Amino acid sequence: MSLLIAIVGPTATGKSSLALELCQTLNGEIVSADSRQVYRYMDIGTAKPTVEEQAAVPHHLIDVVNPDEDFSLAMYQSRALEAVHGVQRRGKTAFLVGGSGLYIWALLEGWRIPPVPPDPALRRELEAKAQFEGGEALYEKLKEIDPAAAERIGTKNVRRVIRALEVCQQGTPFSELQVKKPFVDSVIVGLTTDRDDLYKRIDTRVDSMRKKGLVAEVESLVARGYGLDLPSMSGLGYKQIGLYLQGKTALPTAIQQIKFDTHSFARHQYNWFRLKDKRINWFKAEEGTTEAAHRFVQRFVVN
RNA sequence: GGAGGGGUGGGUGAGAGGCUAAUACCAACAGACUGUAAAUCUGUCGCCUGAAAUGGCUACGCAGGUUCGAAUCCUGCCCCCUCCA
Repeated sequence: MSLLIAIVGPTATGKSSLALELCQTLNGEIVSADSRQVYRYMDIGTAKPTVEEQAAVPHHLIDVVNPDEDFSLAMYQSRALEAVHGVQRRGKTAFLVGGSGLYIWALLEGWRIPPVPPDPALRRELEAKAQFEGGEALYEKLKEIDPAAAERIGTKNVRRVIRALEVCQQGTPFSELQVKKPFVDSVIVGLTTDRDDLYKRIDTRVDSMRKKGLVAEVESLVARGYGLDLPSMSGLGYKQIGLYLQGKTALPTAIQQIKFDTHSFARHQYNWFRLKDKRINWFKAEEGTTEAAHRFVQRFVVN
């Protein structure tokens, strides 16, 4: 059986198109690792593969929930794992492709996510507490029951303090539940490019999203009743265009903001995918990369 | 030609004699991350040295001056903007 082939790296380096070509020649299917392409109707802003591309090669973990539904790392992990196993059972090669570092590593490293589902009532209560008494109040509470977790999270990160408290409520400290044990063997390919080039690629892509109708896409989401306060609408592009539609910014400002925020996102992605990480086999995103990557990947594929 | 306003670190823009290598925001750079993750949070950000504390150097258009001390006050020059002719 073929190894799971992961294709990672920052946005706009051509992961999807590389994956598409490799799948066609190596009899593969794509399991997306993109925290935004899971939402239906969010196509342009998430640079989702087109219907033609999805018809050419089977894609999984795309369009799995509506924009007003909850989605989470745990949901991603179990569904993606299921998809990978499904592809392999069919005797094909699974390609895990995407830029969401958390999702990628949770799958590749086999994180055993604490089986404590979100408790909305508790979260609301703690959020209110943080609002009135300040984040420190929650932090102190966490420090008492799980000092190790508190130490790592810090006073200010209310969202993560709340999740830690939520997990601790079940009895075992959060910090003791963070176990890694791989589910599948894998090979990781990374696509990278120079900072300047990366920013240029991003800017070009954002401009093309605008031309393809990003504004209309956000308008139609709002018209369907998906409010701008939904987590799904906090993604790059949607958030800024949302502000424009509310009259809070001009369109050119919003577009520029998307570019800047996407630069920042790409930088953030390098925190998950480090150039010095020995597990990742890096390729420069440029002419001829597909051939080189193909030659590399082929060794791990059994047909 | 006349009258006003203004030139501050990569950008916007505060500061109106010492507390200022200079608020804030943006950009940029680095980092954390186990059920919201394209989220949330942290650090750096004039130059040299250093792990850091420190130390040294150069800085608020340019050139002088006043002062123990100037981005801040004075003089001259250059440039920009607005209004009047």
